[in-house]
Amino acid sequence: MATRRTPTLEPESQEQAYLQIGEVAERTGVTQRTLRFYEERGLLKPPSRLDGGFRLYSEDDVRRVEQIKRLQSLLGFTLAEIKDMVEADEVKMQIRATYRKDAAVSERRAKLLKAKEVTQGQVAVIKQKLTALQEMQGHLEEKLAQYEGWIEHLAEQEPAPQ
Amino acid sequence: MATRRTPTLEPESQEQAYLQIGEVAERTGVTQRTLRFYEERGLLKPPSRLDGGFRLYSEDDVRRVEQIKRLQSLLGFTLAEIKDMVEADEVKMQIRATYRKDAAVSERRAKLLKAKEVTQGQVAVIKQKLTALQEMQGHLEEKLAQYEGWIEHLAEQEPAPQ
DNA sequence: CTTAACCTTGACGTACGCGTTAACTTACAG
DNA sequence: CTGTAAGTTAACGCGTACGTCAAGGTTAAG
Repeated sequence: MATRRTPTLEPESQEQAYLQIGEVAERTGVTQRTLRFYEERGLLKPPSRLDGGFRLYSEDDVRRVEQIKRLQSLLGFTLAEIKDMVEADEVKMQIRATYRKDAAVSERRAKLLKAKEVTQGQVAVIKQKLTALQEMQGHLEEKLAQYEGWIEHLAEQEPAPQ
Repeated sequence: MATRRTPTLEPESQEQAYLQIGEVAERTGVTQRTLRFYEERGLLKPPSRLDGGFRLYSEDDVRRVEQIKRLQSLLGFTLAEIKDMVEADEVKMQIRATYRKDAAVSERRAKLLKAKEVTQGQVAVIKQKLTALQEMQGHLEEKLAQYEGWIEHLAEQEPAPQ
């Protein structure tokens, strides 16, 4: 028997805990196919590879997958929309990385402004959904109160239903 | 020229303002194909028809279409999920209609309890999405604050960016 | 009765988001 | 070195949510 489940490249010194695609799939609840598909569509950056070609994902990648799932299932965004959002996140990471470097001030400023703009757009979208959801919640809870009233009313009319 | 745009069966006494499919499509922003498709899938009850076979929609139907659109675009529900929700609404309507009738008390009670249950389920789903959205909003606004801080910092460092 | 606008039911096409083989390679325990 | 679990690419398939003709019937105005 040849059981292998340890994440290959298991360093004694904890440089980075790299995960193969199966582990990532298990932890995130998506299939391997989905992970490769997201990579195809540009939602996940091409991960590093083992010499043989096996994909090696970082913890950041895992977090991104979870973020994608949230955006998709909870908020109903399409993969195209999600791609825009994660690309915005990429820009942010780049800004953080190059912030102290010798880039022109105007360039850094422009990037920051763009990141801010993108984020504001995201916030706007979310706020729209929030208000719509709250409105719906209000309506539903009104109805719930009605039902409860009616049920009580029935209970009074006929106290012993069987 | 034969221009027709008035909703056929235009009664002087306002019994009901029935609309043909084109009007409904225009008012709701969905296509006629979509309306027929929703009917196929059970999201819209088969509307009444003109003698020639033309569909005649009520204002209630229009409201339902708008509800469907909200559930779909804002909350990302699938048509199957939406069907469950509108079926729950149907149950509610039926309850209202038969509430004063001579149905057995236990039956009415059961229907009310079911309606309450369904509605509670809907509220639960919405609450989940609400909290997820609020969390995301929090994260994004944190980031926004950071960006703004950085931008200010840049402005101080080099006051005249030209 | 003619005509234009509007409608009807198929039926096929399409974009998205993966699922599912198939055929093959790689990694590691024994 | 070998067997097996895990991974790889390529390609076709499928359900959802409609779009898009096609071919024809209906309505109302002139």
